Amino acid sequence: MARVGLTPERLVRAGAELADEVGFDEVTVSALARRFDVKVASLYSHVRNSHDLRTRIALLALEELADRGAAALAGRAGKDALAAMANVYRDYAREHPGRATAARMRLDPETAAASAGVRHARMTRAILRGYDLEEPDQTHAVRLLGSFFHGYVSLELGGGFSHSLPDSEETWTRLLDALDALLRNWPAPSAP
Amino acid sequence: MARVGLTPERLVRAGAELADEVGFDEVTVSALARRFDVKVASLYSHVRNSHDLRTRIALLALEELADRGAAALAGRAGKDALAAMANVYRDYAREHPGRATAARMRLDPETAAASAGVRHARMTRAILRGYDLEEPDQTHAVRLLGSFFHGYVSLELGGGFSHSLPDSEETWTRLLDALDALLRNWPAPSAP
DNA sequence: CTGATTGCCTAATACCTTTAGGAAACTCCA
DNA sequence: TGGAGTTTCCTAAAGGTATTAGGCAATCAG
Repeated sequence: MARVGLTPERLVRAGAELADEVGFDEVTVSALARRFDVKVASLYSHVRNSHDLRTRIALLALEELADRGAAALAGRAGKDALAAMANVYRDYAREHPGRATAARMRLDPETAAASAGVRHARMTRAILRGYDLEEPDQTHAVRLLGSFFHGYVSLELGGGFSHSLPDSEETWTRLLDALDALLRNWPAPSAP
Repeated sequence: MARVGLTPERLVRAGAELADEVGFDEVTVSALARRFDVKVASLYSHVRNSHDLRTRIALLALEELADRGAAALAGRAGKDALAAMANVYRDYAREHPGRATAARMRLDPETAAASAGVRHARMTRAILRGYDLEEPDQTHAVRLLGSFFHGYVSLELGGGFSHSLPDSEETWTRLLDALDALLRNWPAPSAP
């Protein structure tokens, strides 16, 4: 009955790797147990249940993403910062598709509030300091960027842009140009 | 052994309703069988398997969405058309959250090519005729709008905007203003 | 009315999830 | 160093979902 040395951390890390290999949807307690060559029930001492496992993988991904974002943002401002952050999201999704999917998992409000998601929001606001936006426009812009990054990465990962021209690379740089331009020339509300 | 009158269409329609009630992830062959008060195996004459069922629900949602879009776009142009289409997506997601999630399901390329997804792309291009965009910028813009709608609806449905001010309604109208302004003043590529 | 077809059923297999309780492997202190 | 206590992993078991094979009854065509 040799002990393998399971810990929640090791399980979550292995679960994240599994997600990148076979897709987040295929991450299952059973598959994880197989990976450690251990019986399924053994995992339940370290992880509450399947949902808990998946949530923890999501939290890990959000942390990693926030760390990369913080590093990328250091010393940058304006469009430089915008592009750096955007590329962090996109590159992470390409390197770690399973984790990236996990990061988009819906979290219940308390979990979300305690997650690295709040760092993400802070970083986005930091980027927007390079543009001239008062509240509530700054919040609108945060939501715009969040929606766009989320959506673009989802669609690209799902293959939405892969079988048509121009290639996704070009669209990406041009859309960052466009968002930068929009943030610099944020429009006043239209007449109601 | 009374016959219930199952057909693929009825199953898919009931599956869509089930998705709206309990979430697309909870749509399962078993749950659907329960809903018809029929044994699980009976569904397999009408639907290939679970994945097939879910795919068909996604296709139904894409159709419905395209129909609504076509109706909303009739007789509109420019920002009017943009806002109409955008609201179709958002309203549909609020009325039919399960279907809307289904519509964002990843489809394999052949299925996607045969789906109403192509109508969506055509409609988006039709909207962009109200703006002055040449290729490849038009394609970039299609992808921008697709990403934004997809992302915003996901985040809003996931409760991302619900516990903070300003409320999502205001952000939505302001972001449509912003996208309209961006499309009218599409920037030239930045210096490489 | 009868023969063919179709529709739903029983039965069986194979996963995955989760809980309860047991035994071996560590830990740590006397 | 030698237990006592805790921790870690295991066996066992129950319940849910997915899927296939094969059967009988309801329906339909002629």
